[in-house]
Amino acid sequence: MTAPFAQQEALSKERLRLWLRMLRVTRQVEAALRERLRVEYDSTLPRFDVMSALQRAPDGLKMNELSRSLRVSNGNVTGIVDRLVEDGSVERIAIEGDRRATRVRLTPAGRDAFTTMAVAHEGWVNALLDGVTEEDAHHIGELLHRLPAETGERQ
Amino acid sequence: MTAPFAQQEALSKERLRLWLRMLRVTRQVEAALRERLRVEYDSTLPRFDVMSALQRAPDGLKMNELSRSLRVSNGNVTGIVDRLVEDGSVERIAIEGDRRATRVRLTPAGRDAFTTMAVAHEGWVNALLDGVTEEDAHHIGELLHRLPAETGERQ
DNA sequence: TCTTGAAACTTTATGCTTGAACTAACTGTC
DNA sequence: GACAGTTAGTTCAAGCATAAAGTTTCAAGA
Repeated sequence: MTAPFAQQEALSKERLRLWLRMLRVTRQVEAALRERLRVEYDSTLPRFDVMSALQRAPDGLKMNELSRSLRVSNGNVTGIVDRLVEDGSVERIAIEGDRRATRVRLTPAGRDAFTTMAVAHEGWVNALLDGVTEEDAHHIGELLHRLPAETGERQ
Repeated sequence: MTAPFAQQEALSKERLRLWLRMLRVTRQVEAALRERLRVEYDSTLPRFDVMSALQRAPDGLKMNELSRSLRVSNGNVTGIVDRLVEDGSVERIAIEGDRRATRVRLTPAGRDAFTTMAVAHEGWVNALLDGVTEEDAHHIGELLHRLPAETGERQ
């Protein structure tokens, strides 16, 4: 038995409101983080994300794996990695047996830089989410975990 | 009395986890919405946002007000409005008494287009947030409302 | 071996986004 | 009226993001 129309309407509106609010908050937090990364480490969120993914893979990742794990397009990762290579945080390593692919790995300098940034990053997030208790975090985390619906590819 | 160190550490990690999850979900939902707008209406999320803001202001908004209400940079709005003007959804109107400023307003065509898209948009969000009950929405909405901390400029 | 198709990347065109520099116009105050 | 400072907007350079097209390499079957 489905809910009455009026009730579905109300739920739909409520979800829209929630979505807009989520969007506002994430954008605000993202903006704050981006600003800090820029000012304090002359870096960016996408660079940070790439380095973060690489840090968890001591042997590096293929471009492929990188873009899939970050859920961004292939071409996008090419550019970000280019810039990371340029400033020495990351290196491209040939894969023997497959000349199409390359492995991307943090350099020691890149690893150091990331470690520093990661500590700061956690502190910023912790401060920005000041109003969130451990219970809140758990509860919302649970809900978010099963969202969004129907997009498949849950990870 | 402050909480013990270990407990604060745990809370910090939990908040970081929550943030990463929020980021993942919003990006996923955003990507889905962007894709739909592109395929079905040959439009984009930023254009939609601008039109949405304008729709609530029958007399239009100054570029200034627009960028403040969307929380994006001035220069950014210039470009988006340029493109909206190009395809006839929006018009720039001189303000008498101040030749620096212009008022931006939806054209009738733009208003129609937006109405159509807005209905579809609500439907998409409703479907994407399928797992969210009205209580969930309320609860999370409440929490999000007081986030993020310390950034001032609440809305 | 040849060739067909897939896979791994890069390139390109377009658009969004920011911060910073710039132009033009307005608002005092002397 | 001149001018200093502010306000409104645009322009610019750089980077991020996507989709689509292109290149090189690999794998497998005829």
